[in-house]
Amino acid sequence: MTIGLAHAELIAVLSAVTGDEPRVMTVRSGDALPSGPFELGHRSLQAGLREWVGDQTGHPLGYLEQLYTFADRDRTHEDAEGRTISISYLGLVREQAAPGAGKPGWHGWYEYFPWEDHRGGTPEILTAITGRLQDWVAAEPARREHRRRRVDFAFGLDGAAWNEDLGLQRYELMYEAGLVTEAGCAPAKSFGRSMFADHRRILATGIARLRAKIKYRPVVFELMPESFTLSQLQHTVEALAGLTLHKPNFRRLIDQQELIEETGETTSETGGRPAKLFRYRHAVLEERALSGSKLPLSRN
Amino acid sequence: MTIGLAHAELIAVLSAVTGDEPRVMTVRSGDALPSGPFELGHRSLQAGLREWVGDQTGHPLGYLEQLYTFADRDRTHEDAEGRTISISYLGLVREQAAPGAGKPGWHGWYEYFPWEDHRGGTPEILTAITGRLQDWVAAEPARREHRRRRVDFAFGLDGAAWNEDLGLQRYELMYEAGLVTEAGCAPAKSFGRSMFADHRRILATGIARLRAKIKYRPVVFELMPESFTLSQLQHTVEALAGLTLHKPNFRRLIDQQELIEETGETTSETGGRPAKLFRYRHAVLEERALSGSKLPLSRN
DNA sequence: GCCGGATATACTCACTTCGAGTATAAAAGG
DNA sequence: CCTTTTATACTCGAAGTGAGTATATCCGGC
Repeated sequence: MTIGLAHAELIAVLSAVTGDEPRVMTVRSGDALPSGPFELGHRSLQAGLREWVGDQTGHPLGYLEQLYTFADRDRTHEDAEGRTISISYLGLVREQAAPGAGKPGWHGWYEYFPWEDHRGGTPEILTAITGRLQDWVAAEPARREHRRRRVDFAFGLDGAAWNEDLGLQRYELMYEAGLVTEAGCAPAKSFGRSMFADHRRILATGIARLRAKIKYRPVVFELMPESFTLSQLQHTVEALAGLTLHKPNFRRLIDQQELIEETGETTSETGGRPAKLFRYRHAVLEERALSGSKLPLSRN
Repeated sequence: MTIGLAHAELIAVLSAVTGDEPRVMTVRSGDALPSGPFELGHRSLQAGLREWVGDQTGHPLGYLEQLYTFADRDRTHEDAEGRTISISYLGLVREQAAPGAGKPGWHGWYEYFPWEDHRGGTPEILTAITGRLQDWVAAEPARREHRRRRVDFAFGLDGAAWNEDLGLQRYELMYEAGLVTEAGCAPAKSFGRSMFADHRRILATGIARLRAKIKYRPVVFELMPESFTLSQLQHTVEALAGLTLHKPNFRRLIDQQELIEETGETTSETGGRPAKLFRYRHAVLEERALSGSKLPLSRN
């Protein structure tokens, strides 16, 4: 009897922000997320992943959070002994790691999701995507209304505002509509760089989770160097959210939370007036909820 | 080679609200959460759980969401073949199910977490708990500051406000401090009814997740009958949050969201002036995020 | 040495949200 | 008929939030 027996696999979405660009650690030249079997020797899932990441990259893993567990039958690596259960994690590292034993590479988020970066205004690729989605909406009269509402909501059409947190819903809609190669779409007609199996979907899950999390928990600081300027902090948040923020309001928000303190030093590497350097106040609790912490959006 | 091989188990936190009291489905006379092996024949994890719940209770499962996956070595059911991976789910059912094949029973949340119900004001048991926690804080001088901050934050002490979402953090602190029998505490000195293995921790995870979720997604309606009064809706939310809400503001909030519509009928079963009956507008998207949807709290 | 460009920092204002309080309407029961 | 009870409706002020404007300090060029 092999009832309930299965292979256990860990998949990691490891992110860093370098040069105002959010990146993810990949293997196979950017075609897959790093993954490995969950071995018996590990103390727990988290410990197993931390150990494994430490071997792959020299850098320690700061924040680590479980994302989701998949076990659909159509997943790969299935064999006679059972099926594979994949447990995915989101991890944040402070800077781009040097290539380790497994030669991991770092690739920008928006290679895989070019429609998610709205820092330079609405990306042109979105018009092509929403056009193709309109065809999909119209294709099946019975579900048309439902599909229309889902598309409008996820992509901020018909009066709805663009919501950066809905990256997963957007990818899933595009998958359903057959706009990505993972869904069998021809490469010429697809959008964004694809990945092995469902790895791009897992990456979308991680991005969406992180975008939601930075609004109510101080996880951004896991991606920042020891000391930083307020502009650097803002650019990091903007890179993650794929949006530009209103500078005075961003500073007011950071002030109110009392999450950072001045180091006393300044840097003039930024071009204009020297900027004060700040550091994260490690005294504040990790668990601390940020009250009223929506992102100070700007409409431009 | 058995690397990566493990037993897969599903654990469910199934909740309903009956008579203004939140309940959870249990087995073993309330000592454990329902669980079962993940069988090969299941299409996916969700499908496996839905099928299994359908067999146990006659009622269909409305909302279903993954909670967390555990695989710590100190978990039970370990044997030579591998270790157990437990995937926990949160499910909402519309009303208390009749006993099925497995004779499941329903027990009130606050049997297990009596300190979490603040509808009748701050429960007296909390003073005993925080007193014992102060001892634990003082016990180890080196970690005193850190522990003090964690306790103050989780339990709303020293100026901090009580936050109903922090139920899991509160239980984990009590576990660390040895105030629950699961941590080896003597029953006479422990708080709340205990459960098998780590099931009470999983229940705390489910409660915390649901309390957080009702603020930004319309999941409450999964627990309501087809038509209901505004007071019934409010009492259900209050039961889940363990808090009393400000009636006029609650109604204003519901109005703004446009989630419900009048059925045109009224009921006079409530005692005083007849109340209008409402129904949930199924037209609105499940995915719809409620903008600015904090709970209208009242201080009394 | 002065000036303009660039970046950093600081202040103000109007609109909305949200907690809280008060007032009116409609039933049941003595 | 009046009281009790519950439902429904309106008002007010403090705080939060989006948006715009003003001042400070450095660099480089002329």
